[in-house]
Amino acid sequence: MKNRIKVERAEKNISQAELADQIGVSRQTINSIETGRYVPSTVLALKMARVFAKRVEEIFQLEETD
Amino acid sequence: MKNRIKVERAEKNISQAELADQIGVSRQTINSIETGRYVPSTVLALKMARVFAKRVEEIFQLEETD
DNA sequence: TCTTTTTGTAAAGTTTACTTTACTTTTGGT
DNA sequence: ACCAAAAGTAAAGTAAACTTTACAAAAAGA
Repeated sequence: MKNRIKVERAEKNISQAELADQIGVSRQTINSIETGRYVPSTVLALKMARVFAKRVEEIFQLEETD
Repeated sequence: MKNRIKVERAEKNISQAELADQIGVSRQTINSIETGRYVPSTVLALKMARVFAKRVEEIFQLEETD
């Protein structure tokens, strides 16, 4: 699964730590998701979408391998 | 987190087993998600959205407690 | 009513998400 | 060049997702 978290953060100009804070997870969790080290739960995906005011599908996209 | 999987299945007239098959998980996984026993991964949420041709947010909704 | 399909659950096991702590590297500002 | 903030990553532990097997209850169809 691909994600556009880095881009969305850049547009909003917030750090991984700030995003983590707004969503209620650790900074490492954000980093790990952003760098594709693991797949977040749907609750996290919905919270991110809410923070960025975008649809989940705009932030996370399936790949062939999924 | 709430979900409308049961309703979407009803509209498409497919069983839990058929949905599980289309998404590539076990029937118990679908049942457990549908009955709120656990939160699916974002990959699963995206696949369900694809099967139902709806947005993730139309199928899964955050609650206060999330 | 009888039979089949569907749904609900449970237990045990494996994998993966997520946490905390901690350290290194990179980036940006002055 | 120096300093501070941000990002990357790793290790160890806990929690939760997901699997398989299995069985019971409910719903649906004949």
